[in-house]
Amino acid sequence: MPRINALPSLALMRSFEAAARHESYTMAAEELGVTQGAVSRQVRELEAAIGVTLFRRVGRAVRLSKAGRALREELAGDLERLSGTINRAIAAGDGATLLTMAVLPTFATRWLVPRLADFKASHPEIVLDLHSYTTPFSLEERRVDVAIHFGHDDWPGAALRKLFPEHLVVTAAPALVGSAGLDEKQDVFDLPLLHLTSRSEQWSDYHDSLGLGARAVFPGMRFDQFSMLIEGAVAGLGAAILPSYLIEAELASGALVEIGQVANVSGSAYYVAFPTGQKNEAVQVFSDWLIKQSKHRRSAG
Amino acid sequence: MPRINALPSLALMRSFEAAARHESYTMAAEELGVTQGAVSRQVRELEAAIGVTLFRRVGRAVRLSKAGRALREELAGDLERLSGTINRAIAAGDGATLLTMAVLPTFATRWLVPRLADFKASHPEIVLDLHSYTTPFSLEERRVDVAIHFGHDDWPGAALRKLFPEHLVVTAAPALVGSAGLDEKQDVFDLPLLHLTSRSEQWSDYHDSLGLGARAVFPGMRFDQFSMLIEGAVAGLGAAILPSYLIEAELASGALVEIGQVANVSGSAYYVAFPTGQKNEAVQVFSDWLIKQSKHRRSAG
DNA sequence: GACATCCATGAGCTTTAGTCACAGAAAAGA
DNA sequence: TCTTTTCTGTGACTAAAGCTCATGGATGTC
Repeated sequence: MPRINALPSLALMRSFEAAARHESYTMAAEELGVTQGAVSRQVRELEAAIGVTLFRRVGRAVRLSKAGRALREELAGDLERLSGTINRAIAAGDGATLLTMAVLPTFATRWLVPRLADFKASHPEIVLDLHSYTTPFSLEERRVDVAIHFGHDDWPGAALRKLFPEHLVVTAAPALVGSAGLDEKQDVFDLPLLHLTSRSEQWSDYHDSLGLGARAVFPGMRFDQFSMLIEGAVAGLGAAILPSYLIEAELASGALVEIGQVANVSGSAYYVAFPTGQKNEAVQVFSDWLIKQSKHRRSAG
Repeated sequence: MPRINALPSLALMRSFEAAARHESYTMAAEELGVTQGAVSRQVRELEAAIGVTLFRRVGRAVRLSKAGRALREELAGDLERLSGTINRAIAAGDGATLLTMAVLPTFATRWLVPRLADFKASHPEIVLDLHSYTTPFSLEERRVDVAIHFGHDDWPGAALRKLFPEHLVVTAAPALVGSAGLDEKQDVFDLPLLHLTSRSEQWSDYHDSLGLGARAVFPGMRFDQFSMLIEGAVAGLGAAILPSYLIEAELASGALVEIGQVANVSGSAYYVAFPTGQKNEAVQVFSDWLIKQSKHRRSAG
């Protein structure tokens, strides 16, 4: 029986949060679309309500007090969470089930999203809410029903179902290597190399796999998403190691040329992950569908 | 830049949450201290705001719709979280630093709280916010700065500092065993045995340690807090295995008699735990103090 | 020293949140 | 079957909250 009594109104909290973020009532007012006076009042009212000085008035400016800073840090997260809850309810609408998922951005744009029409057709009652992520996170912390995971079967607190392994190819634009490719595979190391932030040892591993020994570091541009890496490679910025399933179209059209292959020695693969003890049955439905999709090839798209 | 626009007002969400919990506007109104009509309006307004039917009106009653149930589950947590944030800000007040900690209830009442006067005297600027827990949890999920952990150095995502190991003794009220104790240690197994929910194998381990072989199960009352177990043992409900530091007073007064000892073979101990990457400096101050306290004995209290 | 910029605040307006009183519908009980 | 009770829904109205506007005061800036 959670007694939620006497919470200050949302308007007060929103005003404070914005004011704290900008350390300026005027800018907060602008962001919120109200007058500066309104923000000034709201903040004072909140201070009165909780009996804490949130801002120090120094000169003509306002500065967050220590207590104010502590409150803002928590409050910002809480409000965002609340806002997410409401927005998800709106998105799900009547009768529908909402499935919130965390996805790897390029996996989503190039593989998942093109297939979603099929999912929607067979399960119109499930509304998806996709969030991309580039760094690891915990499933409970973010409120996510399902996540796409790349790596190994080692996510604490999560149940994993394997989708498919990854087949990596070394590629470059024909402008860099000619449409026939390189004479010798190792010549790629004379080209500029493009890197994915989260997989920094990839070139080093490839170097090693060609019997050239392991070299610790390779310079070159870094991108945190495959989509950028792909566009970079197509634009002739350098050679890139890319999963073949992401560049079917580019290989078919000749925008990229394959100049080597990388053996999947690590056994890394794509997985569907969901919190153990998940009760949302849409999770089951969706992950079944995903696995079915992963089994049959699809005309490049 | 989290745009939190057009959130329905807190009053709407509170009304909905209460109405959903009771599945009755009348009772919700009573809880919130407003009229039934107000709740009816608020819920309708929320439904209009998010475009979702939250209640089905069946007969003279209201029932949560599927969407309503989903929303309530999330919303209840969000509101509680928000309420916690505000209440902590109020508790901390001006200038003070708040330290939220999760404690084992009996550890807190018998060991920690009696020593807190000392902490408060030396660090008046740190306000403590204690929450007891009896089941494992993740530090980030609940927003806790510090936790007292019993067991091993194995809490994922947490940094641990050891406080002290636990010394377990087998005890019973003198009414059960006489003030001189038992003739033979194993005679304790003829007495009713009291259990701590979270340590179900304790009697079995003790049985084994006396060279009597491991027996899988022992019947007997179960309690989820040591404090209950202690009172149960004092009241003569049965024999109990208890940490000596919790029952110094009872042993001294003769309310409990020691009838055996348990070797700490598992190496379990008490730890201070805090999220890795913790920046709140009060955490450091508090855990230093805790460790200092754990080193010097204290007159039984 | 004049100016611009920002926060504070009194007066007044608008919207929101709630009360009151009663209507309508459906269970419960006689 | 016919009350009676117990819900929710709603029109009319009131109180309060939330804002705006206009202006004053303080403090940097050029």
